Amino acid sequence: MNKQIENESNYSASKYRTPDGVPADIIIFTIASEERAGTKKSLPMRELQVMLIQRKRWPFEGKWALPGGFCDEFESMEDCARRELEEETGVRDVHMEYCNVYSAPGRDPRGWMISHSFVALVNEAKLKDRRAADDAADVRLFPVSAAQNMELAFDHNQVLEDALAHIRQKMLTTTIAKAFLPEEFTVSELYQVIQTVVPEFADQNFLRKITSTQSRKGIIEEVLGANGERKMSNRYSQRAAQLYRFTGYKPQLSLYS
Amino acid sequence: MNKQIENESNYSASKYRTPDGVPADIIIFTIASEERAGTKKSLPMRELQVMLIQRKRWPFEGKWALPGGFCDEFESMEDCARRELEEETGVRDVHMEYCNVYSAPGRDPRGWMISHSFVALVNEAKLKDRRAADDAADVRLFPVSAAQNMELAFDHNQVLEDALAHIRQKMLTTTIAKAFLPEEFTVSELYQVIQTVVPEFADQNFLRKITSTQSRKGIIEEVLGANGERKMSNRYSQRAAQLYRFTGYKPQLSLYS
DNA sequence: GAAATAGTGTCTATGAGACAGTATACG
DNA sequence: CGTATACTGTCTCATAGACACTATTTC
Repeated sequence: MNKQIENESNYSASKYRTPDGVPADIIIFTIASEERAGTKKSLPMRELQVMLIQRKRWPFEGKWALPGGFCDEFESMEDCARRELEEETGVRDVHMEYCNVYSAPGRDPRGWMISHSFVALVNEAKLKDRRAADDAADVRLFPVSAAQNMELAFDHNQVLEDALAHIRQKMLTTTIAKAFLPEEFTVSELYQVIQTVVPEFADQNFLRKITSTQSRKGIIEEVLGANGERKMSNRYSQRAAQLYRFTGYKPQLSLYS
Repeated sequence: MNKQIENESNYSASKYRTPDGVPADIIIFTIASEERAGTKKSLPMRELQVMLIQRKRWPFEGKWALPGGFCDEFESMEDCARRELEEETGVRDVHMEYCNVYSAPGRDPRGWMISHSFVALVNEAKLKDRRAADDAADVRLFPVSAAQNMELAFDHNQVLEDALAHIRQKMLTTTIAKAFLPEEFTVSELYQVIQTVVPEFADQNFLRKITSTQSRKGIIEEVLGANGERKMSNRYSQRAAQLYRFTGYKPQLSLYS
């Protein structure tokens, strides 16, 4: 295709070598929970998983890769990523954020490709229907630890590492845990989600700190029932636990104060 | 130019409409300090400034814009940004970080352009020589507050706002203040730098906190002279102040613990 | 001695960290 | 009655936040 750009001067972008494509790649994370065998009421095992697709074409035919696709002229990179995300998972209204750009020369054998990575955090509940519908062999969720040890297409191993570092940092400094939780959740669930993403995270007094310390009070709030009584859940425990929800309040972290 | 990509299949990127360019735009911040008139030894006035260039060509001829330029096939976006940065300012080895991508359709009248913004933090000392050399009328530092009120080319007002938000956040959560400071600095200088970037920042006990609280101890350290005595400076004060340097240690901030 | 910056003393309320103890309900 | 989760009590030490106070040097 020969590009002609009409404009008011003699400028023409077609004088220059231009990129062969600007793809978006999406790192779709979800947390899979599995009931522990034996006990009924107990906290589930949780595992961070990432969605990969198996390539059917050159290049990297047969290899697993992050889902993605090319941006077209009439959409933004973000639109493109959301479109791809919906095609791959069937879900909308999902937490997605821009992560990084990959532009090293030679990173894509098809030509000069500037790839943009987006991280999507999808609640497993939203993914369930879809998973049943087409359990295609070429689209699968892998435990992140497994994906890290696979040889992925392109520079996708690096993209995955960067994305992981990105969400680990965000998990601790923002309230993105919300994306992996139901609207109403218990403190243990929140704790588990954080630990699933950031395994090093540990805090004996977590419950007390998140609910009772002044500086953090306001991040989550107790859910109340119709009559003003506190709403509880005993999904995971004999003793019912208080349900909480995020408030939207986000304290500003600082090194210096 | 008609693109032909040789490869082992019948894939050809040239079948698709491709972008007309992938520019990098650089938001070059510096902190200008000015001695206060009258008093000799006193803390200078500091002001956050941003570098703009005046466009000579369509589009937006005559308007001020962020410096930037097109990426070529044999460099990464980061390389491109560093190249442009050096062309514009003559400096290397500067703190620069990737900020965001701008891809809204129609954002550039020349065609389909996916722009990548980089934030550079340049110490005014490094900029001084250059500024004297060519004080070109079409490249200037503006106070950020002035730039915000100008009508910049393209979507550069938005790019600037995003970059500002980016460095404000980073200023409080990382040690990028380092980029605006000499190797050895006083606590007051550090405090001033933070305040210049984040005007809301205020902390009566700053000195004590940064030097004496366990959780933060290790971010900066006292500079010692040859004989192990503490190195002081009285550049800004009658009473000499302890000099500090950054250690490289970066505590991990967390909402939850 | 006034001015300007640097730094310390001290008090109170809050929070971190650790560990033991109690509460609830199911099987 | 054991077990798994959900909390609460309590102790110690560190920190935040506020405000007054002292220290050093120059003009």
